[in-house]
Amino acid sequence: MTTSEENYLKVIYHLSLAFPKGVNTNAVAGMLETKASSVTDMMKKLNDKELVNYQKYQGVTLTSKGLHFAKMIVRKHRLWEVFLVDKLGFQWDEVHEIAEELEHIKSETLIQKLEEYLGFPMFDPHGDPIPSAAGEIKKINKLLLAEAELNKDYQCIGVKDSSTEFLKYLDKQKIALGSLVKIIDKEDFDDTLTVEIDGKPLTISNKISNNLYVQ
Amino acid sequence: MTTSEENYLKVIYHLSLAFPKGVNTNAVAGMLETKASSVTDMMKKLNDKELVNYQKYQGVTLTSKGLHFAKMIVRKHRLWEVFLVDKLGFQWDEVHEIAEELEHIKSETLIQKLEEYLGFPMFDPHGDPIPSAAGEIKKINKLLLAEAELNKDYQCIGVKDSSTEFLKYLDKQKIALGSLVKIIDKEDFDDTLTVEIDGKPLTISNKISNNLYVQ
DNA sequence: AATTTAATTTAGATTTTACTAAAAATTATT
DNA sequence: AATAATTTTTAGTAAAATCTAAATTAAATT
Repeated sequence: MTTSEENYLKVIYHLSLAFPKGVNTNAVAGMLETKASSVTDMMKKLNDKELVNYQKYQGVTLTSKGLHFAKMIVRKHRLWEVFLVDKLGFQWDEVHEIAEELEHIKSETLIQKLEEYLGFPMFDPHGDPIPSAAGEIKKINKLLLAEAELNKDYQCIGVKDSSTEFLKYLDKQKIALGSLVKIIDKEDFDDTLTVEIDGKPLTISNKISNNLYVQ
Repeated sequence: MTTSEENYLKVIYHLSLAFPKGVNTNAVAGMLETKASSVTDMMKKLNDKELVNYQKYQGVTLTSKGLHFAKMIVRKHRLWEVFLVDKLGFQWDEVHEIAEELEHIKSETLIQKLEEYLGFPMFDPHGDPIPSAAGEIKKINKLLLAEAELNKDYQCIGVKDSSTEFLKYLDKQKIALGSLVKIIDKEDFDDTLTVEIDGKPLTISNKISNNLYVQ
């Protein structure tokens, strides 16, 4: 399997979570920063390889084979992210691009040994679950801070948006995975929240609360 | 720079050590398991990019720019090999292929942090020197066991042939980097050596003694 | 329901890398 | 030095991935 094919599978996998009935050509093109016509070409190829179900104009879904490969790519990506942060000391906003390359290294043994070396982590530095070698993904109850209740104790467990900008904002506000959060007040007009993060008060916009997962 | 370009530079670098006046098209083709005509094409391209000096029928040498890039690829390859052996527990005969992929990962910062994490190693698991970020390569006095003197104490410091077969032979005979060697006797007819490895007697062929570096 | 708009696909071209087969240049041999 | 053998290059082709522009299909709007 080529790097390009792997990238298509990965993107279809991620989009499938939001659009399980079928992923649009344009959506794939947007994620890969390529053109719709290129996507069509690749869908034919992946269909012939029985990695996706594709019919003209009908969108695309992963076959069970394609789903498994996609999960293995996500698994590799997230394990490498753990390595980069836990072992090499990268910040959580610096690892995505490097992991985009590392995820295409082929050796199975490498990933097994890496996973063991990292102590079989369940989540990556952004709180996303790491698929097992068999493709199992730990499901956890998470909700967006925007949908959490007032005056109840929560813990930050992940981010929805993992852009550098958002992650750096969280760093600045000393919000990390594991931080304790309690909503003190909610402004009805614009959903701005007054929260306590590890005991300290903070005002955060709706855009923030909609990108932070708590439990 | 593409992976293919990097592989050509690396091969030219390695061949240059034996043929400093210019590397043959066929030699490059042999190392890369490609055809001479493909090499010619790439040489034109690398020449245009000022990474090699290439003139028809004249062989090829690296420019200072090309030499630097080549050293950086070798540096990455060898650092990753150290990682695979020291941290992930691979055997020294298992790491070459994986490092062939890892050496093409782009991030400068990654290599800096990896080097630091590994404790700034000077040599890879086969005893080959790791170029510094500036391209400096530690020169050491090494000689082939085949050329060593009788009844003198030496230490294994590297291998010339790092094929799986040879490395597995060394493992079987409990010969590792650091092992102490003394030549007890030399058979004039076929250059077979009787040696002591870490105190234990062993008979080794000329083929072995010509692939083991000592100091 | 017809028409406009948007999404998707097709057709044809481009880039990169590498191939085969033939031609040209170099090196080795008589 | 002429010829043979080898090496290298050229010319033309191929596969993978992408693109542009045009054509087609589907969806949205009047």
